[in-house]
Amino acid sequence: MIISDNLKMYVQKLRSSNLRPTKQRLKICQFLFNREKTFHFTVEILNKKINKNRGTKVSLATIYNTVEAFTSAGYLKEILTSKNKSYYDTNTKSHHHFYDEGSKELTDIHYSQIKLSKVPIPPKGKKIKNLEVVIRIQK
Amino acid sequence: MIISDNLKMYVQKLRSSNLRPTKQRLKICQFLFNREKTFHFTVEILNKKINKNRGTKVSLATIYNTVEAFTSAGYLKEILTSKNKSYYDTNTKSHHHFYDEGSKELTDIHYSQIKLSKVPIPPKGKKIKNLEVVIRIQK
DNA sequence: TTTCTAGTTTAGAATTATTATAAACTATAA
DNA sequence: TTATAGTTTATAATAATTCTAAACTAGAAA
Repeated sequence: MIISDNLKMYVQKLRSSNLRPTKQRLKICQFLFNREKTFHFTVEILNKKINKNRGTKVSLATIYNTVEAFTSAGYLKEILTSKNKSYYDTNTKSHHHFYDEGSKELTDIHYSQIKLSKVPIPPKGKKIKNLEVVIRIQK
Repeated sequence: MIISDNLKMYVQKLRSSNLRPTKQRLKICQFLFNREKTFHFTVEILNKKINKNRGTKVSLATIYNTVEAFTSAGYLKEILTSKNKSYYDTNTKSHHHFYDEGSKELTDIHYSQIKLSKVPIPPKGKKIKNLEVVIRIQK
């Protein structure tokens, strides 16, 4: 069940992403944003989890569209990887990742855990939008 | 024409990647390593450039296999992106990138241009293999 | 409330990148 | 020179994503 306060929040997120609140999109919101902690996911995972149990079914196309809209609205962040699959993060704050080459898992690194003492000047006419560090780890 | 000194270097790279030197692989080497400057590429680009003009034709499968072997041997580096396509770099030294969100182009940042004053401790039992910074830029 | 329309959902087709397959070919050691 | 393990290739298979167009619906206007 969607509790009323969250519903408002979901509708606000959808509207500001230029999406009408529909039951499919609200179900996606519920799965993505009704949480204590942020998490990482792929569209494949989202599709499985959302359509696993009874209730509104949501098509793959709708999941792709909604995730894409949330990403460009800034409610989701795409994660940089070397895999041919898109990874997303519900943590949109500036932060970094460990990437385990063995298990292929991503773990968050809090922003404060990394400090840069020197950053290059961007090319002329360009501004820095964001800076991400990926630390590849292995056994 | 492959000049003799480079040929030796290519054969060495191939052998140490567990690949026999064949004319197809040598043609790939020539394109990748017969250069002043390092560069970024995708398999698609490699395929086009290599098969554009006369001479030995190389199949897509061979290109994929060779690039994969060079990558695990450490002669090429896979680049982290948010695209569903693999990007490679002939610069295998530790370095960083600007990623232009407009033009979707990658530019190298020399290692010395970024300095970290604080780096997190990796999870237990894991070692840091490498650390990459991607700076997203826009107009 | 009803109606209208622009926006939405969906199944399935199309596209794109990559990996697998298996038959014909070749480097190279003996 | 020959045998064979490795290689190449066209093509098929797979996987992720995007496209399409017909059926459906939110919500503004009457």
